[in-house]
Amino acid sequence: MESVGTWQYNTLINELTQGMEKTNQLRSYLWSTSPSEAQDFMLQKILSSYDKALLILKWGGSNGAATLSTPETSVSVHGSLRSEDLNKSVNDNQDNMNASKKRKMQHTWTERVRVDSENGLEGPTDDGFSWRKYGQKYILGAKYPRSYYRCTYRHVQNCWATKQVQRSDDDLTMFDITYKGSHTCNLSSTNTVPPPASPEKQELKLNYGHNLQGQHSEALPYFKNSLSYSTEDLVNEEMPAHFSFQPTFAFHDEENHYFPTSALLDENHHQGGTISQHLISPATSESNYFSASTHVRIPNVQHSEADTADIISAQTSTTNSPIGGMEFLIDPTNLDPNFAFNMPEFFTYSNFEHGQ
DNA sequence: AGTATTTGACCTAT
DNA sequence: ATAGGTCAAATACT
Repeated sequence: MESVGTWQYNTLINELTQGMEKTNQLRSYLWSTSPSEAQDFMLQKILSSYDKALLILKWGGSNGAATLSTPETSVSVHGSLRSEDLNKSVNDNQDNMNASKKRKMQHTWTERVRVDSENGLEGPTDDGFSWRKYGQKYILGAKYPRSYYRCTYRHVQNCWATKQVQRSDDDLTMFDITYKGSHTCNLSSTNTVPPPASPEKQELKLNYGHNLQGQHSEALPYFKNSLSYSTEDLVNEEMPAHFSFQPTFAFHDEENHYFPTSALLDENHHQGGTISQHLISPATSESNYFSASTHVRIPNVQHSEADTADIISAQTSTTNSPIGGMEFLIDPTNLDPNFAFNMPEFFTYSNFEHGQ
């Protein structure tokens, strides 16, 4: 399985995956506005289609690359309602109404991502956002530490999106990435400003160590992302130079249980009204919007979180397909009249990070 | 020089 | 009290 067939196959998978991811991003973004059910439903349908297409491909298609995973995807719906906000809900679950969802229950979903060292798919998994790590911690039963990231532009743009990356205990190529909150920063930046490499990749390369919180008080050498492995506990030095991710989404329920999507697959078509919660991301109330006019590429905006090389690779990873990048420039003005875009200083990105 | 990451301390919710 | 999450000073990188 080398040759053309496989190549096409991979390309197809790649394209579909990208489409799915972008759709997910869009959906995620929508969450920060006030999506109508119809809108969300449509997106779910689209995602469902991608999902099925991928499934078909991977199951029936060339046996090559993607056999390991049974990757299905399905979309996450929802975060959770914040009790404070909307009326209580339409939940089917026995809502533990109590203080459980106090704080910031935001749109939360988990994306299971795997590193497939087999095929040569370029990692479609750059979520296109710029993340900054702010913590790492060993979690109770987990072998590997969980890493915490927040949007790089939290302060500049008041973007409160965060994500956690947790490597799977058993399958070293699997990562669970839990996103919380929708980006209020990126939309245009995703398309105009090259995003830095995704942290998952960093996780992959580093983080075999256990230099953490009291665990090993003796700090291991500082791992710099994407640079040298620091011997020691690198479990996996044969990780290929470039690997790829295959995302799998999962539904979340109130807590962090997500349902393997396989369980949901069949329901993807007839989920008429099952999904009905919506919430308005708190971030929305803040004052950040996107510039509608920033589709123009800004060549020399310098993101500090990624160097040029990273930028390029990140960028190509989304657009490198022969078919031509599916990366669509979302034109906010066409999305929804309700969107408010406006943020002149978007152009002047640079790092404003110190002040905290 | 300015930033990003590391990592122990601190905080918050169970 | 404890686990998970976050902060922030120290450190590393560019």
